[in-house]
Amino acid sequence: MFRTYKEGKWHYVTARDRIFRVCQSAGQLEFQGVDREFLTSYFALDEPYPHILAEINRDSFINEAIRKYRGMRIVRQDAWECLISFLCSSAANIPKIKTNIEGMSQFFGKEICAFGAEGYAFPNPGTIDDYDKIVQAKTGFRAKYIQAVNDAVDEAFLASLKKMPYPEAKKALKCLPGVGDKIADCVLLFSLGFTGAFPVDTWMKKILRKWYFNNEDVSEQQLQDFGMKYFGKYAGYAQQFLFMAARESP
DNA sequence: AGACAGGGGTAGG
DNA sequence: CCTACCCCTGTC
Repeated sequence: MFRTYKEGKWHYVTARDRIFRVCQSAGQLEFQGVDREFLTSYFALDEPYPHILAEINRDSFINEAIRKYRGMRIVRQDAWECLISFLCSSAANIPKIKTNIEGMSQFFGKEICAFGAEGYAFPNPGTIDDYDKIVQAKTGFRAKYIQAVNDAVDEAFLASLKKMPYPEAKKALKCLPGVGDKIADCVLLFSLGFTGAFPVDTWMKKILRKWYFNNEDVSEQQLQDFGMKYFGKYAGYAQQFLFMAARESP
C-alpha cells in the first residue's frame, strides 16, 4: 500500500518480495509479474462488489461518497508488511511511512527487480533485528515497537488470526506493543480480510461526528461501535468511502 | 529566519 | 482523561 508508484500507464507495486505492475483501461485490468490468482486476492476481486455497495449504502452521505469513488477497492496486503507499516503510521503521514518502510527494506531486505524496476523486498518476520538500523530508518519512537513486534511475531501467528472471529483476532493483535484499536483494525481490514473492521482515526472522527452525531462529543469507542453496527458486514468498505470523502472536504 | 504546533496513535501516568 | 513520544512539515 505504501510501496506503489505510477510511471507511464503502469502502476508499480512492491508487495513483500515481489514487484508487479497493473494498468486499467476500458474496464480491463492488465497485469505483469504476478498470476491472476494473486491479483484477485490482492485486490479482493473475489468480493461481490455491487452487493457490497448496496449493503453499505444506508443514507445520502455515504451514497454520495460511493458515487464519487465507485471502483475503490480494499487490498489484502501481506499481513506482516501491513502490520509494520501501520506501526509506523502513528502520528505520521504517508511520505514519512514510505520513508520508514523503504529504509527498513534497504537495511534488512534482499534486492529484487522486475521490468527494469529495482528495489528491496520487505524483510521477513524475525529479520528486522538491529535496533540501531530501525532507528536509522527514521522510525523515531516507533523503533522499540518494531523491534518488539519483530521478535514476537511469526507467519504462523499471522495465519492463525485469519481463522479467528473478529473480536479474538483484534484482541490478539492488541497484545502486541504499539498496536491499539486503530492499527489492529487496519491490519484486520487491509490484510486479513475482515471486511467488517471499521478503523477510526482522526479523519473518521471528524466526519462521523459531523454527519451522524450533529457534531456532539462522542467517544472513539462509540464511533467504532456505531460504524460496525450501522454499516454491517462490509463496514470496512463504508469506512474507506467515508475516509476518502473526509479527506477531500475541508 | 527561527520558533512552534500538530500529524492516518499508543502507552503510561 | 491527558501527555510524552521522534521527527518532519507547514505556519506565523
